[in-house]
Amino acid sequence: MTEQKEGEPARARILQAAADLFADEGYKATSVRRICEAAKVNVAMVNYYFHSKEELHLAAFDHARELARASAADVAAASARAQLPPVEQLRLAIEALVSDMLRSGHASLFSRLVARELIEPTAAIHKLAERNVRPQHALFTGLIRGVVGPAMPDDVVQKCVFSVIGQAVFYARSRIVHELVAPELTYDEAGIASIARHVSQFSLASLDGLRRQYAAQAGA
Amino acid sequence: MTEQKEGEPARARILQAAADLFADEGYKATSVRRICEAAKVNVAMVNYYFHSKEELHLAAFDHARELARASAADVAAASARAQLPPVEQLRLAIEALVSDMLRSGHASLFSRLVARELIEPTAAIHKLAERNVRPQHALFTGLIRGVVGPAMPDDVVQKCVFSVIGQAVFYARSRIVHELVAPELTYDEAGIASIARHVSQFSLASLDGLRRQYAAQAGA
DNA sequence: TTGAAAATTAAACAGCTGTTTGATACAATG
DNA sequence: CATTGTATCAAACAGCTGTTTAATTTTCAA
Repeated sequence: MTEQKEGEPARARILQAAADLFADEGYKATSVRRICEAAKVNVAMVNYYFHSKEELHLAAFDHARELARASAADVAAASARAQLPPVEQLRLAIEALVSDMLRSGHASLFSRLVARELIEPTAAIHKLAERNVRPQHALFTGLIRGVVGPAMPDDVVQKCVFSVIGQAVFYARSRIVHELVAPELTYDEAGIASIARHVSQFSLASLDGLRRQYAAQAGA
Repeated sequence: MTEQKEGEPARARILQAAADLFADEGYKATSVRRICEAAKVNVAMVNYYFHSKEELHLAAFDHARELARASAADVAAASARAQLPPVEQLRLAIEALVSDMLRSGHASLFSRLVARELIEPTAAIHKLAERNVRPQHALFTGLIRGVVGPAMPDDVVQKCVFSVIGQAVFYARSRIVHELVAPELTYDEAGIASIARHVSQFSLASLDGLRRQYAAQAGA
């Protein structure tokens, strides 16, 4: 679990170890010494390269974001998505969100850091909110509006966005409890796909029903 | 925010301050000294009465559970519920769950402690899982099964339970983010009621749609 | 090869953590 | 009154926290 490399330069190893540990254990629970141990580096190096633990935290977000961008089939996928009907666009977006948050590779490090920050916010949340959470939120707001039609009030759409993201974050952050209460839920690649499919089906079924309710209500 | 009383005996003040702080800040982030400061008590008293911080944590759960039980219209409400159709029973259960987790009084202290523990588990999770989470989970499993009918497989019902609880926990634990991204969401009594109603509507709309899907699928 | 800059180190800093100690005050019981 | 057990206290414990210092090694261009 604890990373340890030698080939990369020290700064990069610190960044990687920090991002991994922040995602797995949280910001406060991860000590600078623990990070340096994993990165095989002296304790003073964190402050030498990053001035403080807090700035390292911010840098770890940037690092993880870069890892995600590097492994992204985003551009191609996004343009292909634009051709699909709204429901399918939303389905893909939800399944991507959920499986990204539940996966464990480096490509999804950023999603896991964000999931943690949403629930256990640190000083980093403000930069993160502007730069990532708000755009992500806007994306889902648009997609959901496209599915439910014009009759649903804006504040209800807002709450639906949180209902979708809330499921994703909860599944991402409550594994231990799931394993205690429902051990049949696995978190291997197949289990993750199954959960992602469920969240999209659950959410789309809801939005379809709500669309009908508001349309009927508007027609009356 | 920080509690301070003089009338009650020391042990009770510690218990109350600890439960409040654990719910608001988390177990690890709350220091014994901070608790004693709030309870107006010497630092040594925690170990005198509770042997360790960890045992105080467990005792705080029991204390909060007792507070919840004390202010419960449960018995009367539960027997009244049994007469209602399954959908209405579930709606009431969801709205009770959500508004309890979002409220801030002492009666809902236990719900807030549980919400935190679900996402940021400590050593207390194991006792809590057996004693509270599992029964709560079983309750919702039964209610949801009653709404979706017999055609939906058990593992899907399980996931629906988590989808409902996940929304509640997310709304309870991500206020800060909501305020940054959607400031129009308030957390006063009216706002809480509005969120609770939304979660129940969103979930019931979904379950109704899924029930239809699985029924049609079984009939084919 | 020399010299200046960058990288890395062991050691220590002050401050916080949970916990323990030993002394002191208090209550009630014999 | 004396005594016994409980309650409270200030003080200190060892261990961890993020951070800094000052000395050392490494790197690399002049």
